[in-house]
Amino acid sequence: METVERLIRSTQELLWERGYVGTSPKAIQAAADAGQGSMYHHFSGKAALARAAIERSGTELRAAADEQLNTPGTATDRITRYLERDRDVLRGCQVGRLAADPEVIADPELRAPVDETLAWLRGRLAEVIAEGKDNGEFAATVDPQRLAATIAAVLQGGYVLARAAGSPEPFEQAVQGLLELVKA
Amino acid sequence: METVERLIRSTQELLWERGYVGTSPKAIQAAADAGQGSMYHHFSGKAALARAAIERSGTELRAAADEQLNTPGTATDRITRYLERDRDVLRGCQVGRLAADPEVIADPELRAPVDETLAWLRGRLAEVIAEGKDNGEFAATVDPQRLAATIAAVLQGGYVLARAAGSPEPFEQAVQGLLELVKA
DNA sequence: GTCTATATGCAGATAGAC
DNA sequence: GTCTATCTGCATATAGAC
Repeated sequence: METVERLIRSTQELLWERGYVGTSPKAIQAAADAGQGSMYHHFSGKAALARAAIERSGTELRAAADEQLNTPGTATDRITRYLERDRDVLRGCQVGRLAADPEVIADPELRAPVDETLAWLRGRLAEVIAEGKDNGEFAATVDPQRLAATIAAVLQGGYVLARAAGSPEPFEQAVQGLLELVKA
Repeated sequence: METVERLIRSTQELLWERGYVGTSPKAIQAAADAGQGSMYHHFSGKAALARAAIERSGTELRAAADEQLNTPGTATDRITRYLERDRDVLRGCQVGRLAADPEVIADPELRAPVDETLAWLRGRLAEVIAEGKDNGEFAATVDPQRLAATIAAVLQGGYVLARAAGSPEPFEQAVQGLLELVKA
């Protein structure tokens, strides 16, 4: 694999695990098996490399969500598939995780790809919900935007509860609790 | 205020904003207006001080939740009051925030108070939901543990979405979306 | 493109004086 | 209890050789 690619992927991994504040250029270089000079040749610094890595993670998140949301079946089926898909729960969400990082939130260049990715997710879920409403799956009173935010929040919050507990169980409970409400 | 107290409160603030990885002893000392020697006289190091600060934050979270959950009214009323209470949404949850920190999660001494606090919250919500079931407010099929996890996840995830968006709006949408489901 | 040298300051303490 | 001195190593680069 090429150096730039190794740098981006290593940065993605480190940001996922340790956040921006907890990730050093030195750690990135070691993980990517790249020298100091090499890293600074390809990127102006830690922030520029992080930006590239976060954008990549956003692209990956969208593709992964579409894998379940763009399937045949009712809206409820597709949302259920999305919620119940295999996840490494204790790792959390590689994009949502960055919302906890003060330097990501403070830097518009770093926050933008996080914002855009999660906004896209809510929008995509809202589209699926709206389709379900059109088919009479959901009550006419259901607000797609709100329900989409609730679904995305259950996932992001489920990760928080699971990591705190050291077990995927609270994540799974939260998802099943949501599905019981949605299907009731 | 006494030195120990200032150290604990300053550490709470810094952990809330920057996490454990992003908080240095030096920053704590500056915020607490305490010297190096003073801090190391009262605490064996950063981890011990963080432990005390996280326990304090856990106590505060419980008290704040009970303020709404231990009120008169139906279970739904009390949960609604809890969900809708005034929050500094963009700051997030001082306890849940730590679930993102790799060193908190890796150290049993630091993870324990985070785990216990969020487990307590889920348990307390489950009690309220069980009371609501007994009064016929919720369907007999509702599982209190699961619904409690869903509610806690919506809050924690709502913070994530709001911080990413730079606006409280997704948090509020997620909460209202949940309440619409619960009250339907 | 990649490497090594160099630089300032912070991280996270320990030691001993006052 | 608090202060200052001291220590090792990392953070985050920049400069210039190869």
